[in-house]
Amino acid sequence: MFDTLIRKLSQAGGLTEADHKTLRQVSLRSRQVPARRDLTSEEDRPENVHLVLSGFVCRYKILPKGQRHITALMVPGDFCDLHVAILDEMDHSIGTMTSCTVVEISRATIHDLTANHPRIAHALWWATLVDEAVLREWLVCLAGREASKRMAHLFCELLLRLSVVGLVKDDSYTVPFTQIDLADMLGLTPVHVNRVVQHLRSENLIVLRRHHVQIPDKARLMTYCDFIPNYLHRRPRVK
Amino acid sequence: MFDTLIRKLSQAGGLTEADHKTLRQVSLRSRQVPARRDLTSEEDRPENVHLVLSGFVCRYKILPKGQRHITALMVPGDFCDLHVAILDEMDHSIGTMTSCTVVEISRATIHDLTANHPRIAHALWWATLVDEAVLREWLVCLAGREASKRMAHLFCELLLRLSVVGLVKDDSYTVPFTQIDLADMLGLTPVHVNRVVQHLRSENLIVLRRHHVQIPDKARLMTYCDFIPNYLHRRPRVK
DNA sequence: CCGGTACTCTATCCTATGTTAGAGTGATGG
DNA sequence: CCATCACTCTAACATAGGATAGAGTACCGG
Repeated sequence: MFDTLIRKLSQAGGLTEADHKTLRQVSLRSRQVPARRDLTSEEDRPENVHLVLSGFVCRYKILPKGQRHITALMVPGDFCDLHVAILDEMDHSIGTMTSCTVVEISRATIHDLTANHPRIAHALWWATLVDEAVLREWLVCLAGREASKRMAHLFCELLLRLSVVGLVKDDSYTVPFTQIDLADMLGLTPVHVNRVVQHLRSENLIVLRRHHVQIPDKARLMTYCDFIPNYLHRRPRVK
Repeated sequence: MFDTLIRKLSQAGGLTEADHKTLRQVSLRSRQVPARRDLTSEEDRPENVHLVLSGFVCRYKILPKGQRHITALMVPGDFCDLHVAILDEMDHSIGTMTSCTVVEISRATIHDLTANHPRIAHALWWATLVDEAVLREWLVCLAGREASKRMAHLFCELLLRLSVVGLVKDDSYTVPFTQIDLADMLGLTPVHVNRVVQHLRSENLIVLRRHHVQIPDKARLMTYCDFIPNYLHRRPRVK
């Protein structure tokens, strides 16, 4: 499944066969990382960029009071920290949520890719911008939607993002989150997350049990939370 | 003051004299835009990227219920929408808050810059990543801080960002926001924004009157809202 | 100088979400 | 098989912030 990366970057359009080869080259050396471990932490100056091949990774910040906030989720095919190649210092940490397979790519390699492979450079650029678009949507969600729609929105987003990499079957998929993780993503307390989960269950909008998400009626769920997928910038399948 | 751009991009490090020349070339044709006008709107496929030379611009989304949320603020020296050069479709709008001077740069020019001027490409890359870092901080703020700290944090951020482009004098600066704008940025109601403004005033943390912000004690304000400026990725002045 | 418009401010009441605390439940390892 | 641990769920109470509605104030154009 090393082609996860290629499948993803192809969405940016216009990669050649040669580019594919280069990317395969780059993602040869993968490595297993256990769950709940930091890949890089704040104020590090790490030397490698990470790419997720399997598992879930999150980007988070710890506030002074010790409160953790998760600002992004990385699923297979996503880069964790392209920043590292450009900015000097991390302003947040990145940790695995599950046991993961990741590829480590050195800054040097990224610089080489961007300097000598214009199509790949473009695709990487594209990937960052999509990440930013997602971040923006999360911001809007937090600012303007009530808790239960926020959660519904998150599960809609994951449905689409995971299906791109083949991790959705029959509108259901597996996530590693505890309710505490959800709280840290949605800016809620665990207690309230629980209330919301109950509520969505009772409305039969989402069935969440033991790390497994089942969506009985996709369309209804999307309507419920005004989910508009344009921000994910998915491309039409073919092409 | 066309050098605003150069001053800003220089922070990414390593621009040569030739790069400066190229940038000056690019930002020659500027244009005046009145206040409260969209530069690009959602679902457009605009042909130009905008760079702010003077004035305030914001990036915003309108939720289905008509509620506006501002996800970013662009001040002189900032790009509004580098996305446009890469992504196909806007997922949000960009509008002026004041009358502004902007430079329009075509997609083609951006592509040329990134293909043929590696240091500039790097600097543009850098600028986007800083924007993303700011967005992330806004997210954390919304999720984890109470209203008054959120507002304090915003004014701390502006203090630093505006001082980079020489718009701060004696810890005070001018912003064009109404309390309604603030509400749209902070995810609050205008009524509550007013309460918070009163409160910060009464604590002598921020004096906000008629679009003018005065910060009596910078250090105290930063402590108050746990402001940690690392996310702005400012570089040491010289170099 | 007047009227309109847009913004600020106040007051009252209401609700979503936070807080604390503790009781269920299910997996895991020795 | 038991003890432990981590997670889920409940309940009672507290509060930050929302909603509505209207009065005060400043600015702007004619």
